[in-house]
Amino acid sequence: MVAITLPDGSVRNFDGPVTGLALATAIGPGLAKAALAIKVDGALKDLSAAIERDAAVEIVTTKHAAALDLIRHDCAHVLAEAVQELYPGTQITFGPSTETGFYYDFARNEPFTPEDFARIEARMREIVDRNEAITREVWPRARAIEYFNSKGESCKAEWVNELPAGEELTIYRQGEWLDMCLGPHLPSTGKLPKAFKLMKVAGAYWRGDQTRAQLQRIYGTAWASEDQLKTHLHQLEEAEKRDHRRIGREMELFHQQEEAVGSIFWHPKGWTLYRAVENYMRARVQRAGYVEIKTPQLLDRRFWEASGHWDKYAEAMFAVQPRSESAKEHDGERAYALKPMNCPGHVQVFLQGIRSYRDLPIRFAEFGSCHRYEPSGALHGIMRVRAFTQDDAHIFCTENQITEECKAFCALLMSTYKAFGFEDVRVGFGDRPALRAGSDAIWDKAEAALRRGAEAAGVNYVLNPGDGAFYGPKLDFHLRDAIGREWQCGTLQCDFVLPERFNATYVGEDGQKHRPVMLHRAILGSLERFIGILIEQYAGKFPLWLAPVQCVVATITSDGDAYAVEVRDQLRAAGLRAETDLRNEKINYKVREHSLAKVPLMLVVGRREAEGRMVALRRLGGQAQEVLALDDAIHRLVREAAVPSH
RNA sequence: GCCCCAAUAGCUCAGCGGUAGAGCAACCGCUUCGUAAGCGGUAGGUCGUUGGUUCAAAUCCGACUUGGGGCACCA
Repeated sequence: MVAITLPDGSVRNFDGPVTGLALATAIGPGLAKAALAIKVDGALKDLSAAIERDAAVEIVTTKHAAALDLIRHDCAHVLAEAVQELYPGTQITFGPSTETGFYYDFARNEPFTPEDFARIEARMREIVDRNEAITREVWPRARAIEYFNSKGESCKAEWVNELPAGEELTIYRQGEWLDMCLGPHLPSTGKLPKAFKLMKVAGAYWRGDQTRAQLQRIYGTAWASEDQLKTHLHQLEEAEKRDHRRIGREMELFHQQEEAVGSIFWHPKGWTLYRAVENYMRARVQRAGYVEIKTPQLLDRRFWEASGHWDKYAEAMFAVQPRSESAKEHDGERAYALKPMNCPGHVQVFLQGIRSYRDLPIRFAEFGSCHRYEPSGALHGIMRVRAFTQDDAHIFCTENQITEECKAFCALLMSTYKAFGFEDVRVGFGDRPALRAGSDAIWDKAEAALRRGAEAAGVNYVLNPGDGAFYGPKLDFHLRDAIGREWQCGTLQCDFVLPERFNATYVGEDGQKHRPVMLHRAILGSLERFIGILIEQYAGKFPLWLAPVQCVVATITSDGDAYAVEVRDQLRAAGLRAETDLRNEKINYKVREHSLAKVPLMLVVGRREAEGRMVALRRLGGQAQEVLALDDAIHRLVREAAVPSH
């Protein structure tokens, strides 16, 4: 007897093992037709899988949460079958589902181009129409290797060879075609909704390893229905509209050009935004007991040799030499490097004079401008650049102070993110990696202290085993933005290697020299990148305190010019960023233009307002206008534009 | 760095072997107008750079540069 509990709580009894399909058929023919797979005690299985014991079973249809993943994985297989039919000699390798679709990596000498997509998609639809049965087989390893080798599928054969011994090797066959795969899959290709679309082709390394062959990856998106597909494509268009590069240009925030690859030309409005962010961080950090410093941009190469960066990050460092002949005579072959990070500089400041335990913790903050030669393929708008500024700080403290410092930092970070409109923060805890510096005793202490700090600050984290830096454990902070994307920004790292390397010490209560611990921490990460994230988060519609132009005073006719200028000047005197629009244009035109420019507030002044010393206030995105006295308006706007108080 | 794609007016794009085009923006007039585009006119380009093919190249081919999408990288 096998008793099967269905999601509604009802129980069905069978005389012996029963397949998913038989179960669905027993419940109803409609369900049997719609069934794609089953979930047995939470584990997804083929519809043909036999349920041998009492279990809780769900029938997965396109409505089920697990359906999309199945559909996408099947889509990858159908893509691979179509490609191998159309392009003989192409090797299959690996093709999983992704968050919005699937991809499949192929090995083939000739490139695939987007022009091939229509042809491949058409063949995929044909395969769906063929309604090929998808069946699962268990093969002995030798047979699989022989089979794949005979087909010229060397990647697959290599993979089979490396499967852990004892692991079952399953083959999924659909029609003439087959692939080694863990499954599960739909019962036949005909069950696959035709709501898929090939999106792009890209290079990808075999096994994700740069030193191995480069494969061609074809990406697609797949959904349970045409409507869902359409919605997804629409969302992609919407995401494109908030692209920081596009908004940066439209709002005249910044530009980039060929002669300064990886750097940013900040325009007046963009720099206003930048300073609003920087000044906010400056105030927060000051209030949290940090002292701000500034360390050199250019340091002797020997300094970086001593710190270990010269060797470890050789490819990523900019080396600089003076051009003048006399300098060469004087300095010889002396070379300098632009700093790629701030920590070694901060240690130098710590090293000046004798530090007492009474001085600790010392918190050095710096808006540190760093240069790194990022690989060309990594550059991306202002998100990934070669010249950037970190909201960096290093806390020198005793081991006993780690917990308290971690706690204070986490609290500072969380409240800062909140001020910028990010409520959803994911935290990762990276503990000791296999290759590491420092004794196990110190790691025990550092990990425990960091954990206690995070917990005391009320931070929930997921453990990423072995993900810590070689010099200490770390916390990573990921923000989720308005359209659900994640950005890693903040970090907190415990370091007991650098103080050692630079021989940093403090005098303890006992009169002896002790080694301080160094906490590396950043909240925004890179200012440039964070501003890019802010632009995309708000789609350019910044909260008032960040908006580059907060208000525009617009006239109805030129009679209002003098009053408009006065209003603007009063707004400015009250600390608001205000402009006038006195152009000979209709108010409709002005409203439209400043709305598109995402100015949060418009103060319209006509004859009536001028006479009564009033303004008509209109908010971005709103229809209503509010007419109020100028003084009242200024008071209110000043209050609204205040930077977040914590 | 690697693979694919792209580069035409300030922006968005058309033109795809035979004399460089549109809309918006800009500039100049007219219009003084009450909450998302008034009207008319003018100007604007070494078609990313550089080689080649051709009687003829924005258009076809190669190289380079930059950008985009991925992969790899991200102290």
